[in-house]
Amino acid sequence: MQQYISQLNEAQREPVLQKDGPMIIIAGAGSGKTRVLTIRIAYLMHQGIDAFNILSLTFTNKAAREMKNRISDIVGSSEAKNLWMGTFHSIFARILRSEADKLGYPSNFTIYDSQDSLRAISGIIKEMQLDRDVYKPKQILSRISTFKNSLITVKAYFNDPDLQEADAMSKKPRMGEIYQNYVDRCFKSGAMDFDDLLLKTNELLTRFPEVLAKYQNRFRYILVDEYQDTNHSQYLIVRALSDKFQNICVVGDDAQSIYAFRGANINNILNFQKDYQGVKTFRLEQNYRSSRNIVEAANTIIDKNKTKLDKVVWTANEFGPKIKVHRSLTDAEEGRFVASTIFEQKMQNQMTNGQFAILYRTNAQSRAMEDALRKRDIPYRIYGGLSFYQRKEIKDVLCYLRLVINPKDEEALMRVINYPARGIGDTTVEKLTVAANHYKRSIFEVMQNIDRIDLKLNSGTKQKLNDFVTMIQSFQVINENQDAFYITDHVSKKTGLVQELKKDATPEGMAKIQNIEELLNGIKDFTEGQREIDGARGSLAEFMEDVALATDLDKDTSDEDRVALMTIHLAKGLEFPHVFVVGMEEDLFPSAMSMSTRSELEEERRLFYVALTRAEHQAYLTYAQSRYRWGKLTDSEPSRFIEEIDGQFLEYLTPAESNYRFKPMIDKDVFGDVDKSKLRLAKPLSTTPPKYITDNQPKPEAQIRKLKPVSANAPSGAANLFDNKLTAGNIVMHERFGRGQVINLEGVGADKKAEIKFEVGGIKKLLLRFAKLDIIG
DNA sequence: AAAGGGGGGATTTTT
DNA sequence: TCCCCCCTTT
Repeated sequence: MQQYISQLNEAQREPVLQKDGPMIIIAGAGSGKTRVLTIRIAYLMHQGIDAFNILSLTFTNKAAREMKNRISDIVGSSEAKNLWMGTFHSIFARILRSEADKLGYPSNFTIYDSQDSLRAISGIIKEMQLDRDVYKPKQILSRISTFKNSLITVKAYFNDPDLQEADAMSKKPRMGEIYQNYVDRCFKSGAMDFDDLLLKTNELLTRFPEVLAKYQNRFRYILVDEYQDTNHSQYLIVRALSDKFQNICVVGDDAQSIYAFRGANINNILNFQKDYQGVKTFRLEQNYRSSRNIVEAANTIIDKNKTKLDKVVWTANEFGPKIKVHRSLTDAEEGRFVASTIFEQKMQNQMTNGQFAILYRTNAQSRAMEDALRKRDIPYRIYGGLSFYQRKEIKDVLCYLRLVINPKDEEALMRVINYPARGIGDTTVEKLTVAANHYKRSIFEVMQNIDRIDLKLNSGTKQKLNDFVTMIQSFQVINENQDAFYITDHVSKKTGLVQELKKDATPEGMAKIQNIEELLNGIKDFTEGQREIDGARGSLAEFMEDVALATDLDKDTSDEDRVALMTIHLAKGLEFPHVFVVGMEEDLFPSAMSMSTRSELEEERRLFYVALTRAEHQAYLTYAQSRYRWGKLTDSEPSRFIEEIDGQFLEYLTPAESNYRFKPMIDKDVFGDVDKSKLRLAKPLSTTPPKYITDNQPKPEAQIRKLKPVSANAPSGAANLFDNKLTAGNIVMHERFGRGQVINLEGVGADKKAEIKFEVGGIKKLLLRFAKLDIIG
């Protein structure tokens, strides 16, 4: 143990040795906070604290797992496995399962992910016959989420005239009813959404003092990582649990608080000293991760924020290269810059793919990057976005499994009751829903009793309903004795899901089947892993317990060498030698939706701080002057954040903007999705396309479009000569597409196009001014 | 009841 | 550009 402690610097050692009482560690980026937390926990155990008495809350499951592994290395795995370590959501889901009966929930309650919640809300709005344009499901859901995270129950809502008035003012007078219906519907389904996991924990601890006492006594030492991103609900749980022993250690960095949009309250960390008596404060300010240039540049950014704790991050590392700033004309070109830079760096400095990360503000930006990387044959992995477990085909399987565990789960039932199609249509489902509401039973219960209630269903439909019930029940029987892998494999076959997918022979369809195979492999791993755990048998219930809480970050098992692509939010806590922060543009980063208030802008700035401090050695900031946004080419200005960095830390790779300012030469409404970078550089009628285009080998179609005219009276070349000669029926030869026959001609003058059916590659429309065609017959 | 086509909306971030 | 929902047709 001593050797681990002696490896720490002074500032790190102090909080490790501070055993009791409330304490806060303000940890700058890259200051070794995970290390401090790990060693602190190990040291607590070394001093005789039972692992059962330590609760450690992290921000992601992955962080928990990694920390647990590191602790195992120090104290041995048999000791470490008893630690309570995980996210708020997963830890309290576990506690709620064992205490569920007190709240009237089954212990096998379902956890609704945001998709489920949204569908439930949409359904309610439809049932209430409200206007979906006024009551936008997404908005409603996020409002309900805000309520729950602030512990505003339905009852509290109706006791608060201000809230009701606010909703009435925004033309949503029935907000409260929707909230009520949503809560009822979840309860009836035996389901909790993400926010419920925290809200119900609070309810449990408040309403049942003996339960509170039990967990207070159990968790004598509590550690909370990323405390700056806790919300009010989480804050109250921590307060309640730590109240008796006051051995609470929170770790965080106010400069890295980036989740206010989902209710995180930065004041939790700013005010921690006031919440407990005799708080000891520790600061970790030495950065071990990044070069001096990056650390100091990041400091100049965060200095712009007013709301912050007193802290100066510094480093003893070497200066390193300056931050490189690159401007490009389009998002596609930005992608090419990133890809070719990675390519060159790998060549020149023997770097691996895994040493690069591409970070962006929005998931939609990944596409341009993916395209560019693919063309360079650089392997990559995208994190986040639509997670694996939310893909349609996976979700379908999971919903059948959810029904096996909890047949009251209405969202699951609605999703699969007629998929694959089995003749149970909207009308029937409608009748079932009405009956369920009438009898105050779940839809599944109504279906079980379908022969005893008169719903004016014809016998064929009744038979289909009975078949469905029988099928689910047969799964339940099998589930009693078999493990999660067996039942999942069985379900995916017996429900016809796999056969359904096999009908689709497209690459997308094949990918779906592969995804299901991947799911099965994952479950196989899980069941085998569970066998090693005491008392677990790898059952479906064990697997389903927290799939809703699993993210892609958690199933990152492959150790393949790939470039990482992810949002900045997802990158928090990670580090890479080379980091590209792309899309450094106004309205994108900072986001157009986060510039109305100072605090929103400050959060964006913290987000930028997080992005930059992920880099160990080299950071790149790139921006494009125009990019595709919702399908349209839009112009953009460089992000203010670039200017906010002291110029001494930057190296501009592209000439100053004023010399190069691109003036659109064409009306983009007329030419649609014209790629400006090509327009500027393309010599319209050169015999070969510009070199970089051939390098990248775009699809033929794409190239045609990219070579559209610079102006309506562009110089004409050989192709132009065909204007009048070419007629439908001609056999022509094209440089790239080969032999084909003209089917049709349309347009006049410069816009004249020929529709040509090529022997290879099908029918294409070519602008005659550009198409290099030889008439051969 | 099923399937396919048309129209409208979306993009800020996630446990 | 893509995805989802609704409406139409069969």
